[in-house]
Amino acid sequence: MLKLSKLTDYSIILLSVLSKDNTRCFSASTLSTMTAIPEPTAAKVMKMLSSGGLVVSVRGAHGGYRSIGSYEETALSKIIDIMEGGIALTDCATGDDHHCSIKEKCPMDGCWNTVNKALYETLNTIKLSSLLSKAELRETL
Amino acid sequence: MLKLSKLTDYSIILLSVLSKDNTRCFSASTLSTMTAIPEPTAAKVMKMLSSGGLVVSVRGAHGGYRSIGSYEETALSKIIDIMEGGIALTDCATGDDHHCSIKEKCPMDGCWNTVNKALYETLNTIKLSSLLSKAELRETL
DNA sequence: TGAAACGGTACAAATTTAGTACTATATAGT
DNA sequence: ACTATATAGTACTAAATTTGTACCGTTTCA
Repeated sequence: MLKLSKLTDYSIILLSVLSKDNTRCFSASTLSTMTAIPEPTAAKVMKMLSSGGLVVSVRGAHGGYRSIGSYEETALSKIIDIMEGGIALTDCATGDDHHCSIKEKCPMDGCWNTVNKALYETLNTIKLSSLLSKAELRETL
Repeated sequence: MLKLSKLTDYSIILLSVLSKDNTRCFSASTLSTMTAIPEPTAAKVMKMLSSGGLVVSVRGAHGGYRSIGSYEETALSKIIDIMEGGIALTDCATGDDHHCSIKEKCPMDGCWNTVNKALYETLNTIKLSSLLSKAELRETL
């Protein structure tokens, strides 16, 4: 179906919450309550976003996650990288196709990379901020 | 990982075989031998391509599958449609999100459609023939 | 020092995808 | 007409992936 994982979807929702107040620290459980995403799952997503550098984490009591500020420069491809480990339309495109059963006869060897690149560039032109702003718009309806 | 299903990958490989001789009819078992794709799977893929109109099927003895001719006008998005049922980055984007657990609070409602469209358009600009020609190039190496 | 909160890892459940099997129907050639 | 070949359709099984959960360790504030 060429779709994103749910976790990626969640990540955008969670980021949109953080974006409402760039200075505030939201704990995982708070975020869970606000978004209706189950707590352990929300925590998992935030961990990933944190290690990807899209949010700041604050440990200890009164800690949580904070927006890094603006997402004007953050492309959608960045999120795909963090949450899904990048784009690779076919297994071969990842480079670790050593176990591909039809490797010897496969006529496609490497051809998908062009497509990969094209999709990547498309996702590069879309900034996270534009998705988030739409999200906020909706909420005021 | 934002990747295609293997069946989609196979479909391109199989089409590249058909493209070598537009007039010849290839049976599923022949295609299986030529590509090293297991026969039942190859048959499945060809059925899908056939019902999608990307190949002509000939039933009965000496039957098989034949290329429809040129794929200059066939966009990659067409194959995605046939093999994966389209692009829908999130469940919500499909329209059948009636069972989405966080529907009430989801701030994203519909926002992914923009991204869907952008990716679709990218895939529209890439023609199947360009992938196939690269495939043939490889084989002569 | 204790409660709150993140970090990492590992595990269990659910879903999706891939692969197979079987029956029915159609066609070519004898 | 009969038989062999080959697709069409459907249903089912198995494998892989994704989701969701749990646990333990570390950090920090009060």
